[in-house]
Amino acid sequence: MKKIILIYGASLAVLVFLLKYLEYQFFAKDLALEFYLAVIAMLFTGLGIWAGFRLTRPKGVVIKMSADFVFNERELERLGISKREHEVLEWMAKGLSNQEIADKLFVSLNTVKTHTSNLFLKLEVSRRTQAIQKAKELSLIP
Amino acid sequence: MKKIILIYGASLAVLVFLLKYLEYQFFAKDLALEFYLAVIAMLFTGLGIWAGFRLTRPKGVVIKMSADFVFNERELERLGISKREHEVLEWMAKGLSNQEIADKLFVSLNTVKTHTSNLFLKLEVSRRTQAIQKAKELSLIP
DNA sequence: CTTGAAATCATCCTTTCGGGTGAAGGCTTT
DNA sequence: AAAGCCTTCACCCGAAAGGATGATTTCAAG
Repeated sequence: MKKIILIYGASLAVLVFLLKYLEYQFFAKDLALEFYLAVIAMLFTGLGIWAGFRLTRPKGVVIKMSADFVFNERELERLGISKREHEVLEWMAKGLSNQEIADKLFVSLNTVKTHTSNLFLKLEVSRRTQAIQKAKELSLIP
Repeated sequence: MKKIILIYGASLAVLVFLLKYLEYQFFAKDLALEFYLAVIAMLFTGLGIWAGFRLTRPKGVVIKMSADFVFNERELERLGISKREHEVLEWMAKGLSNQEIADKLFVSLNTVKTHTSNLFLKLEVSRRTQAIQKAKELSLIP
């Protein structure tokens, strides 16, 4: 923010200087008024465009609550992912550990590990973070 | 786009008309040159701001391929996440292991581990999958 | 009834993660 | 100069994850 103010201040200073110089030229060398005006107009138009550019840049806080998720059943079938595996995948994507998923689904840790292993094979990945990524790309999960 | 051009053209026409009127007043009523200049400057600054606004906010007609992700710098600052940590976060979200990230950034595995640990503290999570999730919610990463 | 897929659980072993702690060098601010 | 943050790296330890393999049960389809 400080930077912007500095740049703006500097620009203004330069502009004022230019204007004064042009004003001098105007009276000294009898330049056409139109030329003088054109230069001023262009300069301030440029300044305005720049200012508008800065002003319209939101710089943050855009929260999107898109709920437009269409479940891709074809991909599921194509990859041969079973219902249970898909369930595990969903919990995995929510950041749960294998143990926590096991507790959620009332099965043993080993079972979840088996499911995750199979998932990794079917999704052709080797880590859960990659699995989540790929699953989202394929619209297997929201 | 045609609309914008039309409006811009119309505005220019009006401005020119105004200028000519002012020019007449200038010579006829002996207004101060400074006043004349100030009016011109303000007008064109306003025009520029409007143009900049239009240019940066196409509002529709532009085909945007990339996802509408607006980087949330405020959250980053609020959470006190450094540039390097954010960088690690990005690679983490792409499914890379700590070792792979270390290779990408040309630092040691230990360094990456330090960054991830700090990230987990700052994001108030305990697993990388959760960190990725939270970072996405906060628009820290696409 | 047999076959096969799905779901369940297990064991063994290796790699990766996560947590804790410490520390050195660089850069900025006070 | 001193304080503070960032970045870098190190070591240790336990927990979690991943890979390989095998086994049992259930259930639907051939």
